[in-house]
Amino acid sequence: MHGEMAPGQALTLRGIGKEFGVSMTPAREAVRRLAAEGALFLSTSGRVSTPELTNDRIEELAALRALLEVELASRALPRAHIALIDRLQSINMTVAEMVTKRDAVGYIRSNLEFHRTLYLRAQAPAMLAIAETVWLQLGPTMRALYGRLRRTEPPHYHKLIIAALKAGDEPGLRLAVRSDVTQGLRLLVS
Amino acid sequence: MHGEMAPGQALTLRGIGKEFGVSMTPAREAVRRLAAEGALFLSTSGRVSTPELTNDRIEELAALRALLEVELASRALPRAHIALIDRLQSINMTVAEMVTKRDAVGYIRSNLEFHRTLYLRAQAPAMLAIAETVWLQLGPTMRALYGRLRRTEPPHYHKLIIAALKAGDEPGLRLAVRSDVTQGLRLLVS
DNA sequence: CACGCCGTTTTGTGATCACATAGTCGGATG
DNA sequence: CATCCGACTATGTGATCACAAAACGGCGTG
Repeated sequence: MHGEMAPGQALTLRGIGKEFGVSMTPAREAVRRLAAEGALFLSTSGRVSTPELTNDRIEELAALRALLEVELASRALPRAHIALIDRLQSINMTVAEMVTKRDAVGYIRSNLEFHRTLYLRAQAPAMLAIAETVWLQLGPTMRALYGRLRRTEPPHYHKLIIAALKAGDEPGLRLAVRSDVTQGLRLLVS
Repeated sequence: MHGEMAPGQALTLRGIGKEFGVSMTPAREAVRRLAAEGALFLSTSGRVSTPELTNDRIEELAALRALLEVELASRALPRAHIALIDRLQSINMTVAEMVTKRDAVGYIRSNLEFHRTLYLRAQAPAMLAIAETVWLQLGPTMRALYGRLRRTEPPHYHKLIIAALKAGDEPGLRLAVRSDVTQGLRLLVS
């Protein structure tokens, strides 16, 4: 999810088991679960690797993010009090820090934490879970993107999101979230 | 997915294995995968059962269905030619037949086939996959609903969907799909 | 030098087992 | 008669193993 693995990276059950000090059995279960969520790709012969997404798939996942996260943000809006907004601003500082440090994994992690913190207020666990599986699918690919980007701007749309939350501006919030989610992934389609 | 199992029905790995003539290992993998998709519930002690959904969860899943399926239908619309519409009408006759036969499982199965046939045209596999995991989560609960219903009406909204497809009427299609998806599940919230 | 073939190694699959724990049923006690 | 306790059973977990198939590498051949 955080882009620690490159797209197409191969994994073996024995390797995973050794890495975490367990046998093949728990490694297999974890792999199957992640594959069920689309986070890992299982070849026809059972080989495991992170997925290499096509442009079509990336666009589709971006559309899904927009669809789900706009709804989540909208549901969170009436419950977003000042303590939450403060917390979002604090996380946003970490995001900006990661950008200046050119830390791709740290950037993705803190960026997703920003979104998750907001969406948790939506009281919609099933929806949030699905959004997270989408993040999971995009993880390796997002890393490949942000690693390529030379020029990295501070999280502009995050500020718009916070402003819309403060103002209780639902249309503005929806637009800001959609833009934030779509922006980065638009660059990804090469 | 088709409501063949009641909500809260318990399962055992050994029982599943025996039922399908395999050992515990493949049964475990299947269960873990379905649990990852939300189709099965794993208690803290690892016990397996179908989920018993709360009203809040049902409402959330209904909202998800509306969100996803409206989008899928909308994407399918420009590609919906006459052959597809014919096929939908044919499936719809099966749906009506199941209604008159009071066959809950057959109704759910053919109803979902109607939706899936339409959404396949959307060329959005990730979105369709997510919609299907939502169906999976609702399966046992839907059965409980349709089993309770005495008065069963023919699929009114399906006809609206077909009419909107024929007319190329996107707003009408979106409304019809949303209504169709929401209608049944509204009754479910007791 | 490139291509293909064959033997070796790696890897996933499914079965089985020992173990710990949770669930269950029965009996004893108040 | 209800409740609680204890033994027994059922169940999931993780490890290990044998096997088959796929991937890999080196060798020989054209």
